Amino acid sequence: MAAPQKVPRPQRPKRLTRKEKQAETRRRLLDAGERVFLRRGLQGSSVEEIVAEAGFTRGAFYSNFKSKDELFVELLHARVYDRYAELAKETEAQPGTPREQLRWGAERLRDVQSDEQGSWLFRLWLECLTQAARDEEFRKLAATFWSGNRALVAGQVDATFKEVGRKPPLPPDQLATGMIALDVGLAVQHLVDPEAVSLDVYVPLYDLLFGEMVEASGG
Amino acid sequence: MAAPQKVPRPQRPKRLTRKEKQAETRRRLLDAGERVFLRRGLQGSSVEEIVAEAGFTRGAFYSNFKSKDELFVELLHARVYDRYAELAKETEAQPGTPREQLRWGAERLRDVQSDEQGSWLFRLWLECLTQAARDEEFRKLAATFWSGNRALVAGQVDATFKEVGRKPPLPPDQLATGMIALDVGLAVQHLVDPEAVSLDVYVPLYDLLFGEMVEASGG
DNA sequence: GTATCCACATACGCTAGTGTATGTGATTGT
DNA sequence: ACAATCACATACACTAGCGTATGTGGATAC
Repeated sequence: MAAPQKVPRPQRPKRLTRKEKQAETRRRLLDAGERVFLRRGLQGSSVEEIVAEAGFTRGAFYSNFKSKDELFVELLHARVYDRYAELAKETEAQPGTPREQLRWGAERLRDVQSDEQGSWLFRLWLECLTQAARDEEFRKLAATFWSGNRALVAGQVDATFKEVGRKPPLPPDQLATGMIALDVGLAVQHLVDPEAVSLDVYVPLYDLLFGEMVEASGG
Repeated sequence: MAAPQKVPRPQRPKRLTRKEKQAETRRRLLDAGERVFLRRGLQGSSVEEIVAEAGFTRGAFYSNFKSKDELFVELLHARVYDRYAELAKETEAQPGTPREQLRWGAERLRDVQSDEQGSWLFRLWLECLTQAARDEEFRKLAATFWSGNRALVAGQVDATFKEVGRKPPLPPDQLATGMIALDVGLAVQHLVDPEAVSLDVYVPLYDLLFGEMVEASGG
């Protein structure tokens, strides 16, 4: 008889190991949280409703998170924060003239808003922003996020103008602020009135407002 | 004896007439509502806290408003809605070249954000927008507000280009959408991180992005 | 195979808040 | 002066939700 070797990680765990199961629970809670937050808002959501949505009871929640806010913040990082950051870097790596890059970026910003059923991503972000108006913690969270993106975009702007051999008409970080502002402003207007503000305006507006200043050299 | 004339509105009411007193109560409730909404958010505020802040009990509230939302909506109309609309019209009436008008408007938009202690006006509006993401009623409210302003601005844009004798590079309502977007986007970035995004960016950004296209004719 | 562990469920005591029904005292009309 | 009125206060019955303390059954360790 071969000695039964101790297998610390059995190849076929009957079902799920303890850690796997808990990870799954976390995931289900986060998913449920997202759905509940979207329909009730951050403040309007109760731990009760989130766990019910996920098919658990309160015990499951409190052994995975300290508070509703903590779950929300984690959600924000996993689904919003990361995605925008990734997008900013992708745009940087995009080939083509500066104006083509810009156009590509504008298309991606537009696409993010049309995700599946009505831009859950931006709506979570909006929840965060509103909370930021009152809560230092959330304000820092949002500030950090935008600082990062602003610096990234400003860097690209700066590089672009150097490439084209021209001086930016405004400091790069101000231009970056403007570009972010346009994104947020269009997203929120579209959210409120999709008929009146189509997502199609993203590309022409970015191109007109920011594209011309890096064009060959005067039309 | 002269017949004592019925004086429906006595010149010296001892203190306050019934209606005046109730109007005063409404005002105090609205003021209190504003303060409470700003520190707790719309959903986070309770009728209880609002009436306490105003120095009443719940009876006063329910004999003046049907619900918390109703109070909020009235507040929004009185303090946000009206003010922005007024501002849009003022800008239209402003003398000077189109670019000067634009600059003047940008300065006003900037000033609104710096009101006294930290832009309570925009913060109320932000509350409304977040609610709009989930609530049809608020969505309509916000949509109506912006539709009005967009139409107004688009009208000005259209007139301006006719005046300058040039064709707008994009439909006027799209330009208007962009102008509104810039306002919202700057306001929210400033709210979240006043250090990184100064209100000073309003004027140069509006001027650069929207001013040049109506300038004399190419630099 | 038995003891341990721990992720989640259950039970508990508690608070804040709701909307309504009713009370009350000062204003009002006659 | 008297009765009616009504703006606001008070009292009530009720619910949702909180966080903790404790129970439990199926993994896990030895």
